[in-house]
Amino acid sequence: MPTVSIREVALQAGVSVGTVSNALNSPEKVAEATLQRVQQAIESLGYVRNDAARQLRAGTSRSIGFIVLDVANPFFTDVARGAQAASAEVGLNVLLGTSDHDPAKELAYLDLFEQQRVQGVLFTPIDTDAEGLDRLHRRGVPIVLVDHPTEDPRFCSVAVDDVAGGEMAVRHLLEQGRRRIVMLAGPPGIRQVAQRTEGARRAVAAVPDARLEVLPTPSLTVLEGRAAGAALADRAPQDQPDAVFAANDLLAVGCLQGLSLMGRPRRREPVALIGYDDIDFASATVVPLSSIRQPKELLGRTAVELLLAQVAGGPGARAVHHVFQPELVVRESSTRGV
Amino acid sequence: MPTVSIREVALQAGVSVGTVSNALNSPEKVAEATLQRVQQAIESLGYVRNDAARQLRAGTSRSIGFIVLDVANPFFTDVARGAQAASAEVGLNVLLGTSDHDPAKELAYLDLFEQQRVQGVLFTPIDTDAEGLDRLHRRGVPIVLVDHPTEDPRFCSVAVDDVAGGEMAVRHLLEQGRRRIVMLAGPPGIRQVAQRTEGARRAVAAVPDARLEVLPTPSLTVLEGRAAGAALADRAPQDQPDAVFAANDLLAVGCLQGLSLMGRPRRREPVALIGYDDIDFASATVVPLSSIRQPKELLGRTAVELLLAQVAGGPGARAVHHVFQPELVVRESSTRGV
DNA sequence: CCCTCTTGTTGAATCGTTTCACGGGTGTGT
DNA sequence: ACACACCCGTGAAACGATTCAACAAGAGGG
Repeated sequence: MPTVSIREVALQAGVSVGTVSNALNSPEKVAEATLQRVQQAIESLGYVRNDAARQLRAGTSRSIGFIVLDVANPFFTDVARGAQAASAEVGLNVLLGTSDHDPAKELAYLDLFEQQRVQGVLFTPIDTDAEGLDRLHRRGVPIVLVDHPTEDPRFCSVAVDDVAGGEMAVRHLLEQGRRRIVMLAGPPGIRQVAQRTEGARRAVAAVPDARLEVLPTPSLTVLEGRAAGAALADRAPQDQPDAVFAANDLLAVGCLQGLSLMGRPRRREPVALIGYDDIDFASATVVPLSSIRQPKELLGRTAVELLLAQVAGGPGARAVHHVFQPELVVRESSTRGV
Repeated sequence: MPTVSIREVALQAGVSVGTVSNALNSPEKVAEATLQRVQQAIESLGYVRNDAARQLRAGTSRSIGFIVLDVANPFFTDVARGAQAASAEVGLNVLLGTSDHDPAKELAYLDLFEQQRVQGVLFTPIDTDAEGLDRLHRRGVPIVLVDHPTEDPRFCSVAVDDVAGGEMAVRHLLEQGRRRIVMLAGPPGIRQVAQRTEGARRAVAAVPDARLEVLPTPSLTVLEGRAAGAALADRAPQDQPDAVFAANDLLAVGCLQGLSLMGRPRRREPVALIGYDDIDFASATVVPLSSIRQPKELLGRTAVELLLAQVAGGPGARAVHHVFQPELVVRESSTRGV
């Protein structure tokens, strides 16, 4: 209860405050005997460092901010986990905020982070031209854009090549001998979705007799996928696809359910199915789901590393843009079909 | 770049630092004209408050800490969301930490929170007798235990009645006419699981010809549930249960898959299935899953409210223990069966 | 004209830590 | 004995905001 500061510790140990501080921060500068007395005083008084005072003195905090689009999305949770692990290794901690696609919340978190004097900000922006981005940059706060490819020379960025991922997914379906492919594409406004679609188109263009039908859905949820799957299963036999590429795993899981629940009696052949993201649940579905894996934790790690490089390099450091390649994970849904 | 403090603002506006501070914190004490000059100076210099300095002066921060067992578990994510929302309403923000069932990480976060001088801590402890708990309490830090029922007069707590939930689930199965019930019980060491099992026993005891078989599983995951479901389906007909109560929804989802994937040919009647938690995914399975819903966000909200009451009431405040009642959610898995 | 009240503003003290220039010892080499 | 380097430890000056006693300037009442 009685607020115990470094001053009380010094008094108790019979040394000056400077020495206590040294004992804590550079023990090698303090004689062994003194060190022990200080340690003991700390123990007996139950002293706890005051972080606010350290920060005030240091001018900067020991944390970084991270704003994601949606904490409920397992993709972002995993990226955050990677960032958290990498930060912990160098003694930083991560303040996690979620914008929920709301520019106001995005700004509110940026404000908070500025007031906390974070070392830097990891940021999955809603729009590239967020006004908050400019502001932070003018103030010289290091920034790394996450899952947001850009050529902007002002910011570093880390992202995964979604065009390549889309192409990879559809090429795999084509290699299974499939030719009539449907893509469940989600909302066209989302950048990631648009790029995956573009990749799918490229893959199909390389095979003369292949056809791609792009089917937008209102959202990227299990329920939408299920409705879409049921609708596909309900089609006349000659209109049915022989393969489906879903823009993310939630859609794919739903589609799998829709196809097998309502469609079985009318279907003549199994449909090859592949999703995107390789969330944990993908391997646990009734028919294990093929998917495109993104290096989620690595993304978070790398983002932190780039941020630290910027902190170290000062404002003169060049922006680095890191694009990772996704990876095909083949399970039964695309080979045996569903 | 040039660090701009309240001092520069004062200079630019031609007033004293005290006045700038007043303009920010108690605008009503400052003349309109002065206010405007200060505002303008702030704008033109791009001044941002330094939170560390405020905290140092105030002696406490504007945040609370929250340690959960596992951020990857949707249950805790939802509780955290509720806490975050409630905190935001009173201008607090939540520092979220995850112990991952590791006492060392738990302690590390408690240390961090202490150094940050948080207003209080929401805490889902691994053990009740965590040493960190004692320490915090001795220092007078307000604490609310979350999802951890206790009679301990030192701490407030919020929880959901797991005995009632278990009883509710099994009573529902009995009301469907089922009599040979299996409980997939997860690891017996987990308190929540033990209490749900206890509830199940009570429900069965009330019906003379009903039988309960408790089947522990090594963990509460989809994969374990699947294995268990497959094993059940493989049993000889006379040994098969006519209903299954899974200790959480992940187990239930797996069990559903195990039963329908491998068991169909040998089974003579559908099995009624019910889970626990009512995670988002429950309504989206092939056969929609009946479950026991916990008021997750409300739990988080209430925890924050109790914490604030403690902060306001000082150390003399009495500990309050809040136990919520769970709610039965009936879907097809328990009526039509799987 | 004096006194009191109100309204705005000031300047200094304070929070707890880190840092750094300085100094008293002790030992070493010459 | 002298110079030199080390090793430990000291004490005061920041860091940036808040708070509070004190005060200046009018306004109004008597």
